[in-house]
Amino acid sequence: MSTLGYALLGLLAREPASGYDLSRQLRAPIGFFWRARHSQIYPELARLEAEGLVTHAVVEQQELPDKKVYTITEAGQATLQGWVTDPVEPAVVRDELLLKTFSLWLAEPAAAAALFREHERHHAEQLRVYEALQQQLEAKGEEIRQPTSPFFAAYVTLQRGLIYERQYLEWCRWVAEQLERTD
Amino acid sequence: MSTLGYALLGLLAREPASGYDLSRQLRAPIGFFWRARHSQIYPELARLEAEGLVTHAVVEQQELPDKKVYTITEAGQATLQGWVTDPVEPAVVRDELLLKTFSLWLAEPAAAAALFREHERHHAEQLRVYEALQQQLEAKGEEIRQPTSPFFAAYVTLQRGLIYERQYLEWCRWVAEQLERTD
DNA sequence: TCCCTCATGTAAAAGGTTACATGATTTA
DNA sequence: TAAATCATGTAACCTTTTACATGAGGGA
Repeated sequence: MSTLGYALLGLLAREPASGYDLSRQLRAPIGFFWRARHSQIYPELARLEAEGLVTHAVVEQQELPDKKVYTITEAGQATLQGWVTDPVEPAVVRDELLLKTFSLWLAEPAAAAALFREHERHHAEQLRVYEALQQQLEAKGEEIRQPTSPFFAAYVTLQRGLIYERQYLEWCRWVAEQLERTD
Repeated sequence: MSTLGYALLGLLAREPASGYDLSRQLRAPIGFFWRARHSQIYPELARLEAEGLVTHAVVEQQELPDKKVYTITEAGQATLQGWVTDPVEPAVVRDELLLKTFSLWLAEPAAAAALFREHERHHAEQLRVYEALQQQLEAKGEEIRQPTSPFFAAYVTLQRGLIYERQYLEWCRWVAEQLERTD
């Protein structure tokens, strides 16, 4: 099973969805930690179904195209559960901005500062999105503290996103300030 | 030009190196933000040479195999310089632990806590490596504050690594604590 | 004796992105 | 009229990983 397969099972364990729904979720906000295009999702759903981990039902809609709504099976739930606590290697970071940063000494400081200000803005935007999500989740009350609640899992994951964006933003600002100091 | 090509140019702009040297550097500590295996590096070096961005000289060694030492050309330096301040999309995070975290509600809390304690240990280790590197860099003195010094670029990049590891470590500890609280 | 380091490559497979393909409805 | 959303697929291409291939020298 591919990691993408588990990503899809993880979404379907929360609620049934079409390939289209899943592709939107794998853009944002779940896209924060795993992304996939529809061209990858549709064949993967077919594979999951062939293995008996999901099933689908065609739902006819008026004035909109028909859709295939996928549901996780018991076998799918069991497979997902087994995977969750299985050891994983820490994620490999693959960050082109950091690669550029490493060669920053070759650049014109003013042009480089602009690059970091741009990224600072991006992370500020992303942070606002996550903060809005946090407010929504906190309205759920005590559920976000219950380890067996899907809201707990979402809340804990979101905290990582918040920390990541805040720290990345601050780092960008700090680098830009260093480059703008023309003393 | 591929991103890997720029990664190699970025290393060769600092000092000439063989494919083998580059492959070690792209494991650690540069591997923090970009990784590559030797099977990817050797063909890429050939491509860079075909484009005139690097050249190589065969260095014979006693009691060790011969090696090809690559040097960046003026054209290579110019290409790299142009790329550094060129806009980039923020990195896409692809973190399997976060994917598991999102499905944490299906897991047994004790088993899940063990997973996070494991990652906490890993990030603590990584942090120690970066802190040692920081000490080495800080010994360079004022150079790490000069935007045109390669040590400045290394220092700034390292700061991001330090922040990343510290925050990831703290988040893992926080998640583990939540899961261990059996009230 | 077996594994690790040094050293350079190629080939096959898997994972991921971009482009091709179609078509209705709604919004600007 | 043009673009966006909904909806599902395939094909070509690029990137990355894993495996194959070879061989000397040093250390456990």
